[in-house]
Amino acid sequence: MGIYEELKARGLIAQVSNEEEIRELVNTGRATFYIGFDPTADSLHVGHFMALCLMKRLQMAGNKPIALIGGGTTMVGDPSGRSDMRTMMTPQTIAQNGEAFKRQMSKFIDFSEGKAIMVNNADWLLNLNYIDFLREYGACFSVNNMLRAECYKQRMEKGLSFLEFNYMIMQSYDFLELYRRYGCNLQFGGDDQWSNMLGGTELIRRKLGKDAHVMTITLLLNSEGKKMGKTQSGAVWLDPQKTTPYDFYQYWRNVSDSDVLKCLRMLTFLPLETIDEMDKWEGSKLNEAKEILAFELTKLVHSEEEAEKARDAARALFSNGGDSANIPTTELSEADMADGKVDIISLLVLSGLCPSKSEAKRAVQQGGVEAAGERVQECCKCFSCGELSGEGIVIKRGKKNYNRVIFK
RNA sequence: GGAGGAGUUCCCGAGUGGCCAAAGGGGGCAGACUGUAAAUCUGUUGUCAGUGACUUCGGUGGUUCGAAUCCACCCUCCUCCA
Repeated sequence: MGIYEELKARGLIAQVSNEEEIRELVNTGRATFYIGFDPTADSLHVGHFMALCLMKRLQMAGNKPIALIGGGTTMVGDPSGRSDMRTMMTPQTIAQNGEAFKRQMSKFIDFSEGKAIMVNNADWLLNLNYIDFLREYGACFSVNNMLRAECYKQRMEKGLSFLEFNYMIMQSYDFLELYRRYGCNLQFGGDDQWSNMLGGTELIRRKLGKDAHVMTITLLLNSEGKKMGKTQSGAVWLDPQKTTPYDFYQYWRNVSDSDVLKCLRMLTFLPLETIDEMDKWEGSKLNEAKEILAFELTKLVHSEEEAEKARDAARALFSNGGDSANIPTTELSEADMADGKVDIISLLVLSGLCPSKSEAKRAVQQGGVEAAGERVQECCKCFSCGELSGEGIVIKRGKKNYNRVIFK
């Protein structure tokens, strides 16, 4: 089985511009391909992770990846599939985010000895001359065609600014530039990028008379059709400062039954045969598959050590096994105490289990709080320094939010 | 440039001088049921020193005992005309 067939079997391929050509290119390791990442935040998230995995799989099959940081395109902002305009970001923020992206990517992809290239489109986009550019490339685009693009559908109702409308042209120009510089003949991206990517192949054909191809990655949707990797409080980040390895692990440990196998196929590097075997599991046995999914992903994104810690903590909390040493912990100091003690409401807020005192009170009143294994009945329940020293106590809010508080 | 319409809490959306921390729905949170799943039912859902106070209905000023609601100016968006 070639790499193309494997990608297909994993359900990663959404659309391709020319299946035969692409299969041939990637299976023989002759593709030089690029994926663009717009640094719109200070960390990569799960969606980026999928793209990086794809990059890695293709790299292992002998193809040459180019990771493109969108330092230039982010100045414009991609309107594809969005219902609102993005807030404009300052050049400084974009540059900082770009640096953060670079650091994170280097952990996944081997950029040594020319095995992969990292570039920033700010290098060629920021200094373009408006009139020159319009005459040279603007003439190649049909506004009529662009307006028909699926990705603008939502915006045709709510309004699309000229700034954003140019995004497709910027991305198309990127592809052309990479073709010229590195012979890049293939582009991958999220399925929402389809129109933007096709713009590039069209431009390359017009300017160079050459064929280039594009392939989109299936968006990771859950069984309800919502994008995965999002929580109430935002994205699931790859940066351990923004999403702790424990929380990251828990996110995947908690996916619904109907999504486990899909996630295993699309996100992990486990052999397909192993995954097919798990596909036969049913009922509570599926829980094991979820643990495997969570462990594998935490290992890939953070490290084997972090994955083990997260798994141990989860087992300790949920099934009375494992090592309780790695439970998320909050350390309290003298400043957090009043008269040598703290009340449960403050503890819930200090530990981050509740965002405000009001919510903490509500949680207690609704019977949703346990401390040291006992349900807390009173909002005024207090704990002394003595009780919180040493091992500390484990506080639980709701069914699965735990935090250990220790007085030091 | 002209004419009309809109901006409300996490989201959608009602409210057009006091009964408004603001209907209803979605989402979230908690409880029951479970497998750390889904579905279902119940409760809850601005903040804080909590029978009270404070902040919130695009922004800034004003009228009024009292403003999401009235007035002025400004900003943003939509529709039609040019």
